[in-house]
Amino acid sequence: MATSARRGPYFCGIDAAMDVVSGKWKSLILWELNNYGTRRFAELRRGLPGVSEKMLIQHLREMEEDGLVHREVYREVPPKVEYSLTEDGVSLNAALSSLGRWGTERIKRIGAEKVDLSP
Amino acid sequence: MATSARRGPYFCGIDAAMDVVSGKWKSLILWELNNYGTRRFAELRRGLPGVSEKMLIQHLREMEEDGLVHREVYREVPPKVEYSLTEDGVSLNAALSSLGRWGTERIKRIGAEKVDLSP
DNA sequence: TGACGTACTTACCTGTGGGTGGGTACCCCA
DNA sequence: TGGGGTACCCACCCACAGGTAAGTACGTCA
Repeated sequence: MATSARRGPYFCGIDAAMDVVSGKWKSLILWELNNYGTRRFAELRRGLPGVSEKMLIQHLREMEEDGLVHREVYREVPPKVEYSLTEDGVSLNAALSSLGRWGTERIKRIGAEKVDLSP
Repeated sequence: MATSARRGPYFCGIDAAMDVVSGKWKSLILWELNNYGTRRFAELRRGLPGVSEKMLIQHLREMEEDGLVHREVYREVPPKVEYSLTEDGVSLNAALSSLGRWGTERIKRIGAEKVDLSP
């Protein structure tokens, strides 16, 4: 596989969690799926400005393998695929919320720019 | 600088937090410093089996720049440098705890190996 | 006298995360 | 009739994260 060799031996829980979340867009995908409940591929692509199709697919595949997202394929033409969070995905998102709050505080502290994400 | 161009525009809080934590050993350093309160360079190196000196220094420097760790240099020979967490570092660690719990659960679920970390 | 420890620095090298861009099979709409 | 949309796959490429190894200035211990 060209993707990741992960799931290696971990030092601690944070290590294991980071392994699953690390990836430029993974936390954003998590957030997006948590917000909308279920999203089609193209909706995700449009919701994550700047993401390349390749990376979006690769990340979604890895997150599916990791049991975080569910992939529902409708055998239609044109193709239709719906992504949603699994139970583990939802709980991971919940576990990330405190980190998100810390980050938001940090953005205020250092006065960093924020990307505009309006649907 | 050969290090990082980070602090870029962020999509959300998680993005900003991940920016600061991403790095193979950073969460471990955080955990180690939180556990021991204050540690010398060589103590950290020994506490993180497998870390290279270069990466440990680079990570510590970045975390210092990011205001997470404090670096206290004692003008002695042989040299003595003590690292500890700042207020922000402590709060980041607290924000990571729920993620750590999720990861520990995940390790149990998938039955991953854990590295033995005994002092 | 020399091996070891302290806290680094510097140079060099490699693996891979991620980007670009093209192709596909099919359908709808103008 | 052809341009656009769907959800991908594939080949190629590059920057950079991270590893390896050597060197440094000084002190202690055997």
